[in-house]
Amino acid sequence: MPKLGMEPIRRAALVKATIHEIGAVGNLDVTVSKIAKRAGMSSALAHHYFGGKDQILLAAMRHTLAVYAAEVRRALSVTTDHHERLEAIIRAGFTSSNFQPDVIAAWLNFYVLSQNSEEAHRLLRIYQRRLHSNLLYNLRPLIGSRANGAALRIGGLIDGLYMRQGLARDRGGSAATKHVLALLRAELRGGAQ
Amino acid sequence: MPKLGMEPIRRAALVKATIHEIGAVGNLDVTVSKIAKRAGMSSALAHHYFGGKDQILLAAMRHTLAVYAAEVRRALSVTTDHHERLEAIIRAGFTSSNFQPDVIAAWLNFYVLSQNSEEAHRLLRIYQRRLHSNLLYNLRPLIGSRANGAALRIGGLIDGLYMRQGLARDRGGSAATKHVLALLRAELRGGAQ
DNA sequence: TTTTATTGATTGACTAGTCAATAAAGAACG
DNA sequence: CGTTCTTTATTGACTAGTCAATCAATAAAA
Repeated sequence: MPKLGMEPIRRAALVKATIHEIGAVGNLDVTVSKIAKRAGMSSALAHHYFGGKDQILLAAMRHTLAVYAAEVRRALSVTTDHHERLEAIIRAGFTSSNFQPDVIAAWLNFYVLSQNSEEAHRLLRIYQRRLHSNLLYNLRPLIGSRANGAALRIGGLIDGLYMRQGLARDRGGSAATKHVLALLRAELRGGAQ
Repeated sequence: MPKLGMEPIRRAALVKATIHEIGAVGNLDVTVSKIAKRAGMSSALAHHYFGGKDQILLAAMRHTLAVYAAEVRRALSVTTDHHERLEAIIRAGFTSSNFQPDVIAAWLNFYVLSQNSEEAHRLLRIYQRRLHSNLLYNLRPLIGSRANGAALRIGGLIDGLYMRQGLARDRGGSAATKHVLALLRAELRGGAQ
């Protein structure tokens, strides 16, 4: 009973199921069949809409990045000065939508995927560049020429603590935010050089 | 023509080949056959010595961690005070033996493996705990109660920058050391509260 | 003759991707 | 309005390929 206009619904369901499946399995050896079953359809339909497994994974990655980007925009929208903006950027990475075990596991696996897939590599670079330039833009007025190094360190610490959270199976989370904010304070005080 | 005492030689060759193969393939979907071929033997022999693919991967992981641990020990052995020790620990992670593309790719994949394998998880925790306690032990005399947070941030930044290097395909490397040392300076100056 | 080293061949399981077939929703048409 | 045609949705069954693991067989050392 073909209800028309199913494509966007199916695609969204598959993307969501993919992230859950990666979280459940722990790596990218997820099967199209399992993803499709989790999304309530046959594997043939998944192939029909996405063409292949690679494209399903990339769609899941794009979605994850988009969720993160939206979170950052939302956090930035209520800020008024550079300092607030910096805190908002830092906090955005550790919100509940980005900090669930499934999502963290997916991120980690996207890093691995980027070693094989040119497109995944490109997407990850976009994320990193955007994070860097967001930080840089708001640090520059505060600490001038030291901004670039500071942005690199803050971005690196965000990634590092985020990844560590993927390893730690416990639920307790937001200590990470605290530590990146502490680094921000140190940088603003003239930490490096 | 069975020359006796081949076991340790074969095992070492397989471990080395595994790391190269992970670097070449980019993920843990390396096949036992390919690893064995790279190490100059049949896949049956690899199974004979290791029992299964999982154990080959774990052996490669143990080896990678052991190389890192040895590097740290070596660097620490020529230090005289806490500050030198801290610098040595930071530098050890970014030496050439740890900073080759194959090895970085392997580390990244071991993080993923640790989501499936209890043993991989255990090994990674040992690495992190040792890094943390090494840093903590040498920070405490210098900054007292702030040492724990500082150690977490420095460790997190090491991991973050190391992982980022896995993504960046260019060869240029040791900027990472510089940035972690800059964070160390900031922490010693009283960066975080 | 027992132990160690070694491999070619095979098995058994799994999986990405294809395809033909089914069915309903709308469009075109007289 | 009813009929035919096209498009969209959907799946079970199948293909072709891969790979981990096993095993029986070979051979040299002890």
